[in-house]
Amino acid sequence: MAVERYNPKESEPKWRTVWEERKLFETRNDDTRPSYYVLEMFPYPSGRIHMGHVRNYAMGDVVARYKRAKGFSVLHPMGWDAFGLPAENAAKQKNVHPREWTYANIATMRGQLKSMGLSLDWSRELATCDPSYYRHQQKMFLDFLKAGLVDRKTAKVNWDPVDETVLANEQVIDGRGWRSGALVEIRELTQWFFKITEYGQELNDALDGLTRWPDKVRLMQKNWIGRSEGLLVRFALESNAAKQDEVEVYTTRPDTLFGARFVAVAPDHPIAKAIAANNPELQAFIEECKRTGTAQENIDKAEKLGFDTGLRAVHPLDPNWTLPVYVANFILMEYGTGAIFGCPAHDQRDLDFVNKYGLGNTPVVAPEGTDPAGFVITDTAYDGDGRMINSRFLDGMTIAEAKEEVARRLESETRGNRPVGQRKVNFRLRDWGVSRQRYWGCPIPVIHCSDCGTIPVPDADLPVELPDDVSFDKPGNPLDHHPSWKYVDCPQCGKPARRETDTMDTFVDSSWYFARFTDPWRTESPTDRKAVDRFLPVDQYIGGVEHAILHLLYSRFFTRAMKKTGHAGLDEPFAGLFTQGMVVHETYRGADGGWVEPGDVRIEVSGNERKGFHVETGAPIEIGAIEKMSKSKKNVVDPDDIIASYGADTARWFMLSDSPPDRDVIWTDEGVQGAARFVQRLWRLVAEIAERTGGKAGKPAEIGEAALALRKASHRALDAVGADIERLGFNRCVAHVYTLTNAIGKALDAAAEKPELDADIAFALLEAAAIVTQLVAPMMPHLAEECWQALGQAGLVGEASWPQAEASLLKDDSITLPVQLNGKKRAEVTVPADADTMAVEAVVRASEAVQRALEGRAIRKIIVVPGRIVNVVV
RNA sequence: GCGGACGUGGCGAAACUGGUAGACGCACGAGACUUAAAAUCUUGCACUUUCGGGUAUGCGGGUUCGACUCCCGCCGUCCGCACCA
Repeated sequence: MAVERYNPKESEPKWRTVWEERKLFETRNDDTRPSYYVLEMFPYPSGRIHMGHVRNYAMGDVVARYKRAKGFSVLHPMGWDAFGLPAENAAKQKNVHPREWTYANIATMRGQLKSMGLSLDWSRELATCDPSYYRHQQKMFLDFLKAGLVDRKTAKVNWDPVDETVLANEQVIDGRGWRSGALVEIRELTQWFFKITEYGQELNDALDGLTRWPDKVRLMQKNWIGRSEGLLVRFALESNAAKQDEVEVYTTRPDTLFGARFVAVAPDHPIAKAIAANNPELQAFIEECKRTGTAQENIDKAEKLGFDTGLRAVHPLDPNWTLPVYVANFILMEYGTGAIFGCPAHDQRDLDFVNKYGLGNTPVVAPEGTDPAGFVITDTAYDGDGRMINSRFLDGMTIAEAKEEVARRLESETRGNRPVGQRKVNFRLRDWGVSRQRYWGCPIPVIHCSDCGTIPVPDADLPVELPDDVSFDKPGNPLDHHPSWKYVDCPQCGKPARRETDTMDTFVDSSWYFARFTDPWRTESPTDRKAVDRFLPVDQYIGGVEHAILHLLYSRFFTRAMKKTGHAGLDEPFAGLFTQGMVVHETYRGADGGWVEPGDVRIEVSGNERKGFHVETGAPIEIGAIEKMSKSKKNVVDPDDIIASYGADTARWFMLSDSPPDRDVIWTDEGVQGAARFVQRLWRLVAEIAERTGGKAGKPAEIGEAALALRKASHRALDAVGADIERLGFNRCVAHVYTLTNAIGKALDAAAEKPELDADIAFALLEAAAIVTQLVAPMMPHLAEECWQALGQAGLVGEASWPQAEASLLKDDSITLPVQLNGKKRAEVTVPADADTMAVEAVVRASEAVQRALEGRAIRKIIVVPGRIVNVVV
C-alpha cells in the first residue's frame, strides 16, 4: 500500500484558492461572537520579505487560526508601513518615482506573503502612503492641534549641510551624516512636536498594568521615560554680570546640599551665553563643547571640562557661603534646568570635575556605623545609603529624612514672592519631534500666512496630497523645491501664503494603523468608534524587540491622544505583546576573507567536527560566527527559494520548531530538511490510516489496552498543544506533535500484520489522525487540509472547531511514583492514582526495592508529594 | 558606568508554582530493505564504572526532606541606556 508523496507545489496553491473563494479569513464587523485581534507588526515594503517576516507571521498565524478554531471572531489584518526614506533613495539612485517603487515592492511582497498561506483578511489591506490613509492622519493631526497636543517650537537637530536635511540620531555616525559623510551641525530649527511629555506620568504608571507585556520591554520604557523626583533650587547670584540675579538648578539629591562645591551650567545655558558675549575665551570653550556634543561615543572618553565664569552663587541654606559658577561640558541644557549644583563626594561626575580643578569635596553621607571623621572620599564617589554627616541641622538623618527636611525649608522660604525650593517630578522623555524635511511622508496640513500666522488646512481641503511631479536632483526637500505646490492662498484671509513643506515622521503612520484596521473602508473619519471599541485593544501583538521603545511608546501616546479627540475610547492599544527573536545563520568566509553564500558551501562532518568547502572550487571555507541574516555577510536565505523547493508549510514548521519563539533561531539546512521529512511522514501516516480505515470507524463498546494507550496519547497531545499555543510556546507544540506522531507510528506498525484492523484500533487510529491533523493545522495549514480531506472529514479543517480533550483520558488509574532516599532516586512504586498519603506511605514501606536501598537504616520521615514523588528521609 | 537577560549532551532545546534532569528534534553510530543509492524502518547515543553504583544543569557557597528552579558571591555571553544631576 504505497502512499503517494505529498506534493506541496500542487496542494498549497489549491487550498489557498479554496480559502480565498470561501472568504474564510474575512472578518465581519457585525459578527456577534467574541472578538480576538491578532496583529503582527506590519512590514516596510523594502522589496522582498525575509526570514524574519516568515517567523513573525507564522507565529501570528498560529494564534489566529487557533483562536478562530476556538470560536472567536478573529481580526488578523495586514498592511504596509509604506512611507520612508528608502523610497527616496531609490528615486535618486534608480530614477524611479517613490510611489512606483513602493507599490511595486508591495505587489511583490503581497505575493510572497500570500504564498505563505497566512490566514489574513486581505480585504482590510492598507498602505500608509495612500491618501485614503494619510488624509485621516492629517485630520487627527489637526484635531490634536486643536486639543493642545501639538506644539511648534525650536529644537536642536542634527543637520546635514550637504543633503540639507535633518538626520535622526542613529543616522549620525562619528559626527558625520551616514549618506553624505558631511560633518553634522547642530541647528536650531522650528519643528512640530507632539506633546508626549504631557503623558509622561501616565505612560510611566500604566506600564504596571501591561501584565501581558515582556518585563524587559516595560523596563526599557520605564528607563526611557526616566521619571525622577527632585527639587528645583534657586541660587542667588552675587553679581549681575550674566544679566540675571539667580540660577535655578534641578537636583534629586537635595540632601547633599551641604556637600556642594560648585554650580555648573550647560554650554548653551543663558548664563553661559550672557557671559560669553564679552568673553572670547568662554566663547571658544562653548564652541568646543558643541563639537564633541554630538558624537556619542566620545562622551565616554571625553574629559570633564569646565570654565569658571567668575560668578559666585549664594548657598541657599547659608547666605555667607558662595560657590563658583562654571560652564561645564557635561551639563545638558535639555535636562532639568540645564544647571546643577555639584556635590563631588556623592556623584562620580562631580568628583572627576573637582579633582581636575582642585575644588575639593566634603562627604555628607556616610554608611551606617562609619566614623564620620574617618570617612574620606578621593577617587570614588559614594552613592550608597547612609546617614547625614557634616551637614549641620541634617546630621544624623537618613537620606530620605534629609531630602524631606531640605525640601520643606526651601519651599517655605521665599525670594521675590517665589519659593526658593520647589518639588518637581522630572522626565527624561522629551516631546516627540515629528517634522521631517522629506518628500515621501505624510504632509503636515498647515499653511503659514504672514498675516494670520499658522493656519490649519480646512477639513474640506483634506487630504493635502503629495505632488507627483517632483525631482530629486537637488539636495534638500523636494516639496520645498517644487515650483508651485507650496504656494496657496491663506484659508483665513485669502492672501498668498505657503504650505508647510515638512512631512511627518513615519513613526506617526505606524502609531494608529492598528486602529484603522478595524474599519479601513471608512471615508468620513479615521475610525468608526463602534469598530474600534469592538476590536481594540489588540489582544496579541507580535514583533521584534527593536521597536520596544519608539514605536510602542508612540502608539501608546497616540492612542491616548485619539481618546482625547474622540477617535478611540481606550488608553492602551496592545493588551498582549510578544517580541520574537531573530533568524540567524552561520557565516562563511573564503581564503581571501570575503563572505561566501551558504549555497556555495559544502559542509563535511566527521565526528563532532565540521569543515566547509567551496562547492565549485573545493577550496576550504572558514565557518564563522552565527549572526543575524544580512546581505553584507551573505548569510541570507531567501524565503522564496525555500517555499519553492519545500513548500510554505515546511518553512513555517521549521520556523516554529526547536527554538523558543523569543530567542533567536538558527537557520540550518538540516533543520529544514528535518521539517520537510516530517511533512512527508505525517502525510504517510494519515494517508495510510485513511486507507486502512476507509475514513470510517465508529466507537466500539470495548476499547483494548493498545487502543486506549493511543487514545490517551492523542488527547494528551491535544491538551498540551492547546495550552502551549495559549502560552505562545510553539516549540513545545511541535514537540508534542512529534510525540503523538511517534505513538501513531508505533500503533500503525503493530497493526501492520493484521489484514483487518480491530474495531477499537481502527477507531483510535482514525481519531488520532484527525486530532494530529487539527493540531498541526495552525502551523501547517495546507498539509492539514490535505490530510483532513484524505480522512474524509467534513468541510475544511480551517473552519473546524478545536476539539475538546476527554478528561477521563488525561488521567491514569494507577501511577508510578519515583521514590527518593534523602533526595536521590532509589526506587519506584506503583499506586492507584487516587491513593492518599497514608496508602502511598504503606506501599513505600512495603516495597522491596526501598527496603534493599535502606540497608537496614531506620526511616525517619516520609514526604509524599501527591502524584509526583516520594522522599524517604533516613 | 547603570540596568536587564541568559549560561543544561556534539547541536537546538524540555523540565508548569522547588519534586524522576536531558522530553522532542538535529547530527552521528549500528542494523534492516536495496545490485546500489536516496527514501523509509529498527536501534543506540550526558560522562564514568570494578555493572552495585558514582558524577553531572558556568564556578564557589547557602536555604531545603529535595535546587536547572530560591538566596549570596564570582566568571562568561548577549541586549538596552549612556555625562539625565
